[in-house]
Amino acid sequence: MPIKEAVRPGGRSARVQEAVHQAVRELQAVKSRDELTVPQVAELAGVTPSTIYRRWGNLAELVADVSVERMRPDEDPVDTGTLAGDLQAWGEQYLEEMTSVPGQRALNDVMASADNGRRERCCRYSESLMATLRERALSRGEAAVPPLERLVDGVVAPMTYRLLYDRESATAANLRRWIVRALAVEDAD
Amino acid sequence: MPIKEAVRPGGRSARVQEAVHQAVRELQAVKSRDELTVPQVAELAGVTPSTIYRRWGNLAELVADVSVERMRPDEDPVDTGTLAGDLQAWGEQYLEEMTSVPGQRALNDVMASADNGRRERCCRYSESLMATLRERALSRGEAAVPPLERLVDGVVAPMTYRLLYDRESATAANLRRWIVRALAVEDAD
DNA sequence: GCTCATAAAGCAAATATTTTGCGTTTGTGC
DNA sequence: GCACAAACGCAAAATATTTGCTTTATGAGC
Repeated sequence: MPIKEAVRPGGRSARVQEAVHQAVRELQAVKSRDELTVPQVAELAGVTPSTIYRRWGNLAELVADVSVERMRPDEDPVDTGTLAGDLQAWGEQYLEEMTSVPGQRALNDVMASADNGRRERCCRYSESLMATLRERALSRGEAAVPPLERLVDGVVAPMTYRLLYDRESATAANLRRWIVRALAVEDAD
Repeated sequence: MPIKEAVRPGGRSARVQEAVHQAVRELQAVKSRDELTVPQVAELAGVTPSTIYRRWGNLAELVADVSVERMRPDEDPVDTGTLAGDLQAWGEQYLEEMTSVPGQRALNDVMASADNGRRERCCRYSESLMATLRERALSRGEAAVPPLERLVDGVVAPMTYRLLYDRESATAANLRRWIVRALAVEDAD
């Protein structure tokens, strides 16, 4: 049984959704963001524009929807044997993904959505990933595993901040510093 | 000599820009984001829609432009006598501003801009503010003033992350923790 | 399996918007 | 002052969006 969305899992509805998403992905590969239009997507997907407008509201929400999908982690994070290593491995891959041209566009599209539920969903991906790595470290018996919150504030937040505002500094070297610092701090408050 | 933008500082151009910005602000106070339209703004500002389209491209860029202005710090940060105090005071005010309804909208509008120069400009405000507070602390002779980069990663980044993705946790209490941690860490890398 | 109720899609006309070409106004540099 | 070019106004044309109504297909109850 495939993973389903909340739109009447059944038949036509799901088919339309898939066709529209697919059409967006194909067009995005060829056209820049502001050449993309709803009527174009509709034609390629073989649906009427009004279908798209009624379901997604406008182009911004549609592309945001597609981009959130794109950002969902598809594979389990690699196990390097240490929390620091896992964080670095995941982070480097994430940075590479998000500094790429399509990655940057996906990020922009998600941020442009008026529905902040979408943005939240997207950041939950990173947070639950942190939780996974943390559990893994605990079950290995690693010492000094920081609380989840510290991983989020110490690693995910700076990374995200750089990706959004200043991607020149979204580098693997900086990532290493964030990790070291997050794992080094012993106590506070 | 007032601060000028890069649009032919002179007369008409500047007047039009001001009229349009003003019209956007007035309409935003009354209408929700997706009731706002370019023709409406144009009428209230007393200009033709084509003027707006040619100058800003579309509504998203226009409202982003207005919002960046709105986010420019207008007054000097208060001096509390310590770096920690200054950070807390500034941060609390910033959080309050940005969790308010108009603040959230401004944030969204800026993030929705396709021009990431705009986003960058907006984050430079915070960074240069950090630099100011840091200089102030140094000239007071405070011990253990962390490098600018650590203030950005340790305080601004988590705050921004929370504001964007999970504003429930954008609180003064968390802010305090970020500050304590940023100032406490002695070394890394 | 069959029927019914209903959510979602199609279609097309009505609106609203965005784009564009061209003439006019208005700062800016000489 | 004068000439040049940038920015604006206007209006027609091209697009995109909304909306009312019809048709189709799914899921529930029998």
